[in-house]
Amino acid sequence: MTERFARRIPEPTVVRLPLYRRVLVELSSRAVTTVSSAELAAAAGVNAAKVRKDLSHLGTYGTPGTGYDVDFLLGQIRRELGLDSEWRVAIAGMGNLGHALARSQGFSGQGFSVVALLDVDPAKLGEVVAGVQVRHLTELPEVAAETCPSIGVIASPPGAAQDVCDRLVAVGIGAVLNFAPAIVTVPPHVLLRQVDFAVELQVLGFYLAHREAAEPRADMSRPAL
Amino acid sequence: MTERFARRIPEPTVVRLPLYRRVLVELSSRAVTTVSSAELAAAAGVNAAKVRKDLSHLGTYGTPGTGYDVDFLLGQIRRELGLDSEWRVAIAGMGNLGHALARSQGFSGQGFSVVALLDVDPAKLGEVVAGVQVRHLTELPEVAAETCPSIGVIASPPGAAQDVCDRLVAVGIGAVLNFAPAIVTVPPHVLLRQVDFAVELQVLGFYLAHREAAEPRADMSRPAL
DNA sequence: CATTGTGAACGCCTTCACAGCC
DNA sequence: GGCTGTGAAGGCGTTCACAATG
Repeated sequence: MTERFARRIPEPTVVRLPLYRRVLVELSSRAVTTVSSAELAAAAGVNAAKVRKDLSHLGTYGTPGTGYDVDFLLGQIRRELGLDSEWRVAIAGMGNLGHALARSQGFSGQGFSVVALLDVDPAKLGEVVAGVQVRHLTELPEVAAETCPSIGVIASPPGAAQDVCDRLVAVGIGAVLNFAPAIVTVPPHVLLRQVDFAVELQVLGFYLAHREAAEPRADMSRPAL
Repeated sequence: MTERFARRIPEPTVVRLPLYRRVLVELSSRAVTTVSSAELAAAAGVNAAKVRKDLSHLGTYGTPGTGYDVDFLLGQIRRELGLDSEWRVAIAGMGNLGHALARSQGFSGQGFSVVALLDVDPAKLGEVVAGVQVRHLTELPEVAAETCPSIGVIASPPGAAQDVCDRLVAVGIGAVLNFAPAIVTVPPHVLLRQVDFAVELQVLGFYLAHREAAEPRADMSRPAL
């Protein structure tokens, strides 16, 4: 029980915390005060043992015989996820995906705020989306100096992804979320996460093609979610 | 070596196959005829041992001392992913995200084709995106009868996600890809995969908040991708 | 008495390391 | 000599099952 070092939380657990958080927000809004691991598990689509083990990584917040206090647990998860501070997000690439992300409620509020939008298409420059004006990608140094984003989102065409990524890294971004169907690389100190629609579709294609051969479990959500 | 039963391929391997495929397509277009596991690994952002183990699940396709034949391997992966047949995709929800998906090259060609677009907004009905007309969600039974989609994509607001999902399942869809930030459930015989932007962002927030405490590896791509 | 927290068992993927082959 | 394929070892998350607890 050496708690001297910050307890490491397994990545699969980290990925499930936002799910629990969403369920708890919903419960809280319905004025539910208590949840058991079984209820939380059902709502989040996982099993109860996993919920308990996951939450035990955060601390001892449950009450035997009763369950977890919804609001208290919500606060702990929010704190653990670093959602007390507001992370500033810059989105590069304002095609349909960029627009969708900029307007997504997950990107504004809830601990995140979109502070910069970039593109290279003259037709899009100046447009205001979600209260933020689209600026030219080459102006990124100035835009970054003004808005200090800590997370950069790549929503550009695949061919431009690495260039966009390099520019984001150059202005000191700490984390990159890449939606372009291309593998981008970052220096070791920069966090990177990739989301690839085409991959998801191909994974479904694989299991569809093989489904009668050897029935996989129906729910194979989140290899990374 | 009982090969009587279709060799099961681990899900993490299935998720990486589309990555290898993308690299091979690129190599093939540059007329490269051979790759070693080390080269493929570098381009896909994984390590060489993993590449070899992954590919060994498909068969014995490499040549010691030389590597893998690019075009042959590409064909094998394509076949394994079920991309010989064209999977028909229906997209429900034609907001910015739906548009982005409909136009995405990953959703047209490459073994997939968008055959149906659904929405409930009168302003969007009739619009043609990527050569397909947007129809009302309530017409799904007729649309499905005409186009026989086997994959349904949910790009609707979260509140409508389960209803949309139920409608897709009701018309016999075999797999669902959910982009709405909501947990949807499907019958056991239907495949389900979830992609959640908000979760990805929150995971980055977690590691940003903890990064100096206990440096995680920089590349934490694809928990589920 | 319902429910948590957690050691222990389990299963599975990853990584290693090297024999075998071109 | 270079590189693949793969048993074996290792690491890690999941699941089990139950003692502890309000």
